Amino acid sequence: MSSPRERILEQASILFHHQGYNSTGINQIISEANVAKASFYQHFKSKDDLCVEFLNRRHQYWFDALSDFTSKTENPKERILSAFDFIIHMNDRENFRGCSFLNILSEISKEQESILRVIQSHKNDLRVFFRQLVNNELLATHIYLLFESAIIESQLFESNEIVDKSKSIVKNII
Amino acid sequence: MSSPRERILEQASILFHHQGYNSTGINQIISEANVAKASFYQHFKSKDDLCVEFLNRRHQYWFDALSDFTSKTENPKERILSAFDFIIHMNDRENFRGCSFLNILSEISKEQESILRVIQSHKNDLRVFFRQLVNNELLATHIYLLFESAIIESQLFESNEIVDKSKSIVKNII
DNA sequence: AATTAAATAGACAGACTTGTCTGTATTATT
DNA sequence: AATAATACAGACAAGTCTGTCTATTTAATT
Repeated sequence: MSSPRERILEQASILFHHQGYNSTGINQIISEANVAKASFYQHFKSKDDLCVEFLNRRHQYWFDALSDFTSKTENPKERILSAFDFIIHMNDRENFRGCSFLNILSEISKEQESILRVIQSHKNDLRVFFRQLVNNELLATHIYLLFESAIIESQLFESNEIVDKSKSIVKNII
Repeated sequence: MSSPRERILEQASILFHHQGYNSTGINQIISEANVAKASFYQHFKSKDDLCVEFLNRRHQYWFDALSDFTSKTENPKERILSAFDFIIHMNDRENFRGCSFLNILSEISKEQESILRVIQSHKNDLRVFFRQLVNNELLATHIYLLFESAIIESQLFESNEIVDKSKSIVKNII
């Protein structure tokens, strides 16, 4: 069995992503991770601290998965379009739970700056991802915005229909 | 002074919008609305029930404000562009708190269906709003998606820069 | 084998949550 | 003026929350 710290992060990933941040308590996390509470506070100084760590991990995991998924083709335009297939892929895997970063954004207050910064930097990286594929500032932003709303709208309506629509819109503008 | 029910809804609007749904308790609402707890439960059978009522009100308020704001011009294309100015207007008024509907979407679970339905129907209406202005299904969706992400990204970065960018993107596609 | 480090269980504090309840006071209607 | 409806204050239940603490056990290192 993996280390307590690892088990905490694993369970937090599952629970934060499926139930939301505020609706998931430390007690549930440690109980399902089979870790004592004192051990939890040995590794994380607060719940917000765990949240930051979770988001950092999620960032790594998500970008690795995106890179993997989109690098099946060499053509930059094909890669952009496959990024939208990646949304569908993730929706299937995660039951339309949307973007962890945007979900948590809606839950935090202005005081939780350290969490906000991780979210901002994640989205910045996503924007850079598209910019590297189109080499045109405004077009990259355009695609980025459509990508973002494709995630959210598919979460809202629990359907990939809008992702396909976004994809064909993008096909027309690149 | 207005009725207890009215005062509850007023305070709930302010608090849900500024602190989020899960972070706002019944006790705070009734305390700031100067209403007894028994009175609260005479008008609303649960917190979720209040949430539905709040969203219905917000829907009305928000659409009235949008209609008002965009109807200063007759030209449909001008109206679409002014809808993006409306985002800036609301961001200024509400300190980049984003969309109440999408914020609450991130906070609820799959069980809270009545809340989800109100959110879905609000967004459907927004889509119809654009479709009435462009009379082209795919283009309307395109604008709708850019509008949605303009709200979210300006919330995330607490800046209207991305709204202006969205606006110029829309200018080029209509 | 002895020492140090890490993990355990779980009690506890203090504050919060939603929702129910009792009893009283105010207001509106007949 | 008497009745009925509404609102009031606030205790209470039963649970949640984060975070601290003690005391014990397991594991790793010297």
